[in-house]
Amino acid sequence: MVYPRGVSRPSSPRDALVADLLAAMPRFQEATDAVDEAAARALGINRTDLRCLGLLDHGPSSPSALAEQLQLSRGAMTTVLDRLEAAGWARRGPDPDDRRALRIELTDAARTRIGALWGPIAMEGAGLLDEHGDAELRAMLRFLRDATALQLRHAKRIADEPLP
Amino acid sequence: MVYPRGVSRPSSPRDALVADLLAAMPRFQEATDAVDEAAARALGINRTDLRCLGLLDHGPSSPSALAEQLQLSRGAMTTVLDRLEAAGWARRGPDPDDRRALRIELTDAARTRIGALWGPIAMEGAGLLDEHGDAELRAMLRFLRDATALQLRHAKRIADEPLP
DNA sequence: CCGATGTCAGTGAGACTGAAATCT
DNA sequence: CAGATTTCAGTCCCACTGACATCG
Repeated sequence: MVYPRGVSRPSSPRDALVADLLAAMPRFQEATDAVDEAAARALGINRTDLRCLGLLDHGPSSPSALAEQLQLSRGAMTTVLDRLEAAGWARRGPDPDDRRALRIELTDAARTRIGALWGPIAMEGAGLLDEHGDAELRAMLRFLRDATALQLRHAKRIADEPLP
Repeated sequence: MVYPRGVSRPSSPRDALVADLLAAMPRFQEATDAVDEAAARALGINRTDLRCLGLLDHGPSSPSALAEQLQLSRGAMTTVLDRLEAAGWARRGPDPDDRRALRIELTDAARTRIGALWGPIAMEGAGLLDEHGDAELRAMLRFLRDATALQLRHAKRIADEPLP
């Protein structure tokens, strides 16, 4: 992300607070990225494969559905699943309702490993939220949702822009 | 990122609020990612090159410094700069203090284009923050920083874990 | 001479496209 | 037979490694 400068110089305490917040957000994203990078290394897989595991952690799926969610072609999806299956993190099984399709699911080993990696983070993260009152959490939620909508709207604006 | 399920079922209103917040954070990250993806397409470059533009937007730099910040090899950095220079978004210039080194900077065209892409987002984003009081912003800042430290600590824990 | 900076050549991983096989 | 799902073969983009020239 490109962070425009000079939108508001921190001339007041309020502006300084806003500036700190704007600086803290990319740091947070980098920290999230660092966890993912470390986890991918620990599992011996690449980031795309890790994102696939993240989706499968919500429940079994099909190669087509996974490819769409990961923004991958079906050909690329096949190789992702080849790698995950060879490493023992995912399993291809028959779809009970459609004999053309497959049912992809995590192995027990993957579930155990994922729990060991992210479980402690989730536990401590819940502790951090406990330090805040309901009103503060609601404020965070409102801002997050508003900012999400804002960015999606502008992503569409940029995507619809004619290329120069 | 993999989001562990079942850490706490939303049995109370408080738990539901926490669950909403935990769900909103990855959505926000996806939205940020969508903006970056759209911007990269609009500029006709890849995501790595875009991150390089983001760094250069803070001011001129050198290939070595950029490579370190982007976690790239110097060889890869050369090709990134080749692409950005060919596209007219960045310029190689001599470093006035060191004749081995280069001074990389954005072109005026890049500055204009970046302003047109991110300027409106920054303006509206500032408006969103204006809707919140200082206490709320401080609460967000504290949570962001605590959560960042938490993730960096666990990233290190995972990285230091012996590989099975 | 040693260390640092940037570039070039060759290699490998990963994603894409398009054709083929299987099944509804 | 038309359409959907998955796989395979070939190609391309991008990052890495290692060697080299230049300079402090």
